[in-house]
Amino acid sequence: MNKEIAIESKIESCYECGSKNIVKDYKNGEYVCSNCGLVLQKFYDTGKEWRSFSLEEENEKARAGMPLTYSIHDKGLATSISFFDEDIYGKPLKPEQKQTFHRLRELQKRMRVSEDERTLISGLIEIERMSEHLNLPKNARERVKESASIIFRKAWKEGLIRGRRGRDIATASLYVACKQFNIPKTLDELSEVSGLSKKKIGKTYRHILEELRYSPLILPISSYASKAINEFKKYGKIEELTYKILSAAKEARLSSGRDPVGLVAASIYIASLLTGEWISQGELSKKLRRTEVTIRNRYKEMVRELLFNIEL
DNA sequence: AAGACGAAAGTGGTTGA
DNA sequence: TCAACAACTTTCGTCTT
Repeated sequence: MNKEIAIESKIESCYECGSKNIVKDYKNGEYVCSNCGLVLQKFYDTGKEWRSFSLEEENEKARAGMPLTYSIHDKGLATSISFFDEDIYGKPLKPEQKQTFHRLRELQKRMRVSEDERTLISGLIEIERMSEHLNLPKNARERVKESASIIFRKAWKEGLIRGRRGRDIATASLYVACKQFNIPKTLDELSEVSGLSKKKIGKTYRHILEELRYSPLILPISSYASKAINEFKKYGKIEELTYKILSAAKEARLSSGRDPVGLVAASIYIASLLTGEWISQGELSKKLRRTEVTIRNRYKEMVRELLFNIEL
């Protein structure tokens, strides 16, 4: 599975800016300049299964020394002054705070940093802020953040931000990064931490995928399932059954084109009926943010098509 | 009263002429 | 660019426990 190999040759410094800080971006199989974000070389082909790396594998690689410096734009010189009038929770600042921040920002502007670089800096700061409030699993948070930062740098490098707000790109970068690590964050959740509409994030996300030539990022349905099961804190038999039902549904081709969360909700519902640890449609609907109607539709399909194939 | 059911109308995204 | 379409949502009346 580890396709890192062969074509590697030594790259001493970035062709563009001369920086010697060349790092491996494992998610995309590229050597990237950590200073300017230029992609220098691929080290394995990006086709097919690269996305299916498990979290465990990622852990292995991380321990092998993935640098943790992407999110700092320039050796820690960046001040943490957001370019938006908000506090770390994305709430608007009070007027007097606004003034203070305005003064600080003026100071920051006077440092010899180009307009372009400021966009980069504020984007990275935004990513930092948002990742802290996204409730990412502890063991993956840093790496998601790094990954998002890399994506943002690339987008910045390729001029994707022109004509767009930096924050749109920053948020979408985070979204991509979550998917790369198989962490099923919804547009709703991204919307909450960024204050942007789901529509905007989704659009920018698609734009990034296209422009940066990422393969479509489809998470395994089990990621959604484990997230949902955690919400209900129901483990053991019901959990096991849920997975069985889901894989049977997939087998029976009941899942294509369907919202994965709806499928998961229906599976949990059936599992809850079968195990006696009953969960109501209403509760599922509320916690998983799908309507009861959708849950019912999925559940009826499943009962009709495949329930009898599931061993209990 | 709470949960489940399903019809009907509405929404936002995709596809294909 | 527009119409048809699939998936999903909202709303609401009805039935069951």
